[in-house]
Amino acid sequence: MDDATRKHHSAAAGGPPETPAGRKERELARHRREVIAAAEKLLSDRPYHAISIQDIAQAAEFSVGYLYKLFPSKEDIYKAVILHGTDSIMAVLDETVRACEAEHAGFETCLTRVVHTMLAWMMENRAYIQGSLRDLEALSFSMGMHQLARRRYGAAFRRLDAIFQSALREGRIECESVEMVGSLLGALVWGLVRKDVVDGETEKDWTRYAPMIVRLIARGLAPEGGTR
Amino acid sequence: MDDATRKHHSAAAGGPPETPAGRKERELARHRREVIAAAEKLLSDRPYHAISIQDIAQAAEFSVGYLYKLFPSKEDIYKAVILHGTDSIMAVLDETVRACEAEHAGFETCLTRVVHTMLAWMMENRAYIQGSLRDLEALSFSMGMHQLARRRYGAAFRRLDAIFQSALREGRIECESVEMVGSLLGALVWGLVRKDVVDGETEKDWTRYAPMIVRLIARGLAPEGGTR
Amino acid sequence: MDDATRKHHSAAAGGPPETPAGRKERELARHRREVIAAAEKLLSDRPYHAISIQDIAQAAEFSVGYLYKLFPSKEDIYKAVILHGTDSIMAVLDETVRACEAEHAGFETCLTRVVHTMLAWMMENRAYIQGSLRDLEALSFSMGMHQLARRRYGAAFRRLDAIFQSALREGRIECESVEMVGSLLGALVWGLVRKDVVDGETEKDWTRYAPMIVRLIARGLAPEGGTR
Amino acid sequence: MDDATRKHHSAAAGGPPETPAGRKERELARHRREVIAAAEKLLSDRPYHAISIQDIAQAAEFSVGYLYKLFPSKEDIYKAVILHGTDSIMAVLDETVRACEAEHAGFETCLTRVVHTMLAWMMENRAYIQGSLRDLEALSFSMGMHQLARRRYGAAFRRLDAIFQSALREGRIECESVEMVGSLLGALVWGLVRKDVVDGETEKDWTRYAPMIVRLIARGLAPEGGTR
DNA sequence: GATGAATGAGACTTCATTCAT
DNA sequence: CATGAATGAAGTCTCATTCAT
Repeated sequence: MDDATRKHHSAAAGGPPETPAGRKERELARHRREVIAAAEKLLSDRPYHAISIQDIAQAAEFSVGYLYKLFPSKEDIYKAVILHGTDSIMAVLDETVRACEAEHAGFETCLTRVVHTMLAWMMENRAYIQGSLRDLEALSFSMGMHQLARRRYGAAFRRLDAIFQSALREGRIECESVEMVGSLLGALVWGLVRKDVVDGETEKDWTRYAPMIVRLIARGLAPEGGTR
Repeated sequence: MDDATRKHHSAAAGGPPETPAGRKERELARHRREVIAAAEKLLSDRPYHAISIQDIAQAAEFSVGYLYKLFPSKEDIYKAVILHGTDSIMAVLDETVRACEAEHAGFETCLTRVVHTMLAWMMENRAYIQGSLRDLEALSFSMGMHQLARRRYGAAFRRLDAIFQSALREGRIECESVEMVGSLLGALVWGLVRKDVVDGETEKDWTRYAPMIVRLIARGLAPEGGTR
Repeated sequence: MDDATRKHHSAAAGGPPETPAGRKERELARHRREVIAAAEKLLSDRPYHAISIQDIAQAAEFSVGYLYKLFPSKEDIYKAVILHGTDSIMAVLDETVRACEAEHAGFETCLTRVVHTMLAWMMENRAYIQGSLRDLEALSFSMGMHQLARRRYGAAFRRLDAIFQSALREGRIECESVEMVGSLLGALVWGLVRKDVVDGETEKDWTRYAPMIVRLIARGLAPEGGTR
Repeated sequence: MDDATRKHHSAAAGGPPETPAGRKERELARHRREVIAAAEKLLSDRPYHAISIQDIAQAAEFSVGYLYKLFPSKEDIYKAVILHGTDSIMAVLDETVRACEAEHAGFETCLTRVVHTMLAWMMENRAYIQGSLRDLEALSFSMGMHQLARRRYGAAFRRLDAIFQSALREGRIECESVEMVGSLLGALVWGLVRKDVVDGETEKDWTRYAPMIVRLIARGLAPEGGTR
């Protein structure tokens, strides 16, 4: 297990509260994580349908049969890959938001830190991002995971929205809805990263996009008469 | 084989859309369009790999064998779906840009019209957009169509960039590169539409997003001290 | 038996070649010959199952539909190819045998001329021979054409056997049966040619094998104490 | 893929037959042999292209999928059938030749034993012979197996040729080349058997042909003035 | 008459899944 | 507990054959 993967894992540990009780359960959970890591890695090389259960088994160094003890189906393995990824990013995002809240940081500071956190996570998880562009997004859609995500990360999203809400209340920005601010943020972050991946620019430092994104949101949504 | 390949070429991987001369060729082209329409429609219902050639044949009301006279492979059918979509949006987009050029319209006017055109096209092609979200994007990636797109629409993109270029020169906006302006525009348009599709909001009037997108670009990229 | 079948019958499975009466019939017969020639040629390049009706149609410069007016099926085309080949060799063979008979030529002379005739024909019909090695033999077997051949060429074979018969009667050779002499002859001719084709030696002068073949038969079958 | 290819290699296109070490490997090898036997049997009933993978699977009492674990393709199954047959006959032939060498047997004795061995093997492998006549020969040709055969059995052929060579040196026979003696032998053996199979005479004792074949070679190639 | 667009049965092959060991 | 041999449904693609023009 390489460095990046381990980081990835520790990040995911802060997700939804599943603390496996027994020894067996812990073992199973560890094996599941290994399978997920292998499956994710394979996905950055070739599309979902070119990856067979046999491939995943081989990459994870388990037998095919055991994979079916760990997951009910191939689809579920990739559901788990997706959840692993989204859990991970939501965890770091939520951590950042909580820190901002605790420090009573100003709107632009919060925004900057949030955007920076997202971009940094994406850089550390290029395999996931690449796979995401290739397939995970579509799979996510097919598997109805967006609904699941809303339930699963509702609290985190609400905390993020609270930041936007107070910026709206303070008249720093104006926008038809809080959700829209989040959407714009997501659109910009994902859109810029997406372009680089599509262009094969895999070495760029995506965090450099943070100031521009913040500027677009902060000044683009600033009320007509200026912030002052 | 050579012959077959040549025939397919124009439809599947071809250059700018040609107007076929002969009667036969026109029939063939019409049938290809029918298949493309059927395939696109199916894709808004279920993912690429859940759609079989039989399904497409049935939907298009042709036999399986004939589909293979129209297209060399299943992959090529979806390549054609993608090209049909991108050709279509690029055509209307280019038309808008040319009109703006001809009228020497100002930067914000251009921007507004461009964004509006894109959103309007997306509304009129919801099936395509839905399929795109589901799979076309990933397919596009897998099939290496982004490179093709750059060649195919290079001229149109350059014309669009020229608008941003002159805005940069006039000091109305500042940005590290012209391409970045285009990327931001694309990210915002696509990101907002994407959210609605994911949320199942298929009835919304997406053109209502135009002013906000324009504002984000125009004011978000406006030079520090204002335009004056 | 419907009309179409009757028409085909004479060409595909028929008895001795008839001289078609009407203009139409003559035209059809000519077209059939053209198709046969094209099909035979294709067979020297690739195996039967890699040759499609479309290929034959293109090579013969007819439409697919018309091929089905000339022959009831693909199989029948190749039946006709086989019969064309066997008719041709049997014709020259029979001519040689008749000439020998007429001239009251001696056994070895007859043998030499017969063997020479066969080898010469094979050289002139290398495409057929190559196709034969590749597929025609197997097709012939599958289509039960050996029985047909026996009926079709019975008379010619009997004339050839008469030569061997008289050699047996004269005590020049001894053999359990006349047919065996023919079989040995066929085995040697076909076996030597076959080896060269398999070895890719397509330029050799096969008629050079004639003396050796004759010697094997004449001396190999000569009675123990010599002919005297 | 690499792994699968390697596994298949030994069975389908491999060098001299190996004795697999592990239990698994032995099982696999046994299953391959069963498939080969089933495929060979089917081929004596109907031609190659009328035999589907499903048919072979059913006859061998395996699933279709498992056949593809045993062999990479249908073609490879029949390559294996051919190699199985040729390996088998070459093995008994080589054994006979070695015995003759060891005993310093005379030319005619050697010849007789070699011919007898070939004919006896053919009687014991009628299904193979029938299939061979029907298709294997043509397949062999299409698959370029004659080249392979030359490499694979080169040593055995050289040992056989050595017998002919010494007969030539001793002046017992004269012939333009050693290979030609082998070709004549092959032509006679194969030609006579072929005739019986074509005629449907499947019950005949082919070994009865041995003396005649030997006589044709020995006396037909004997030098002009006699051996003394 | 002659064409070739259109058909659809069937071939080969893959791979998610199961279950005896 | 863990394995991987074995399964067979389903996918893509081909091509002999037909029939409206």
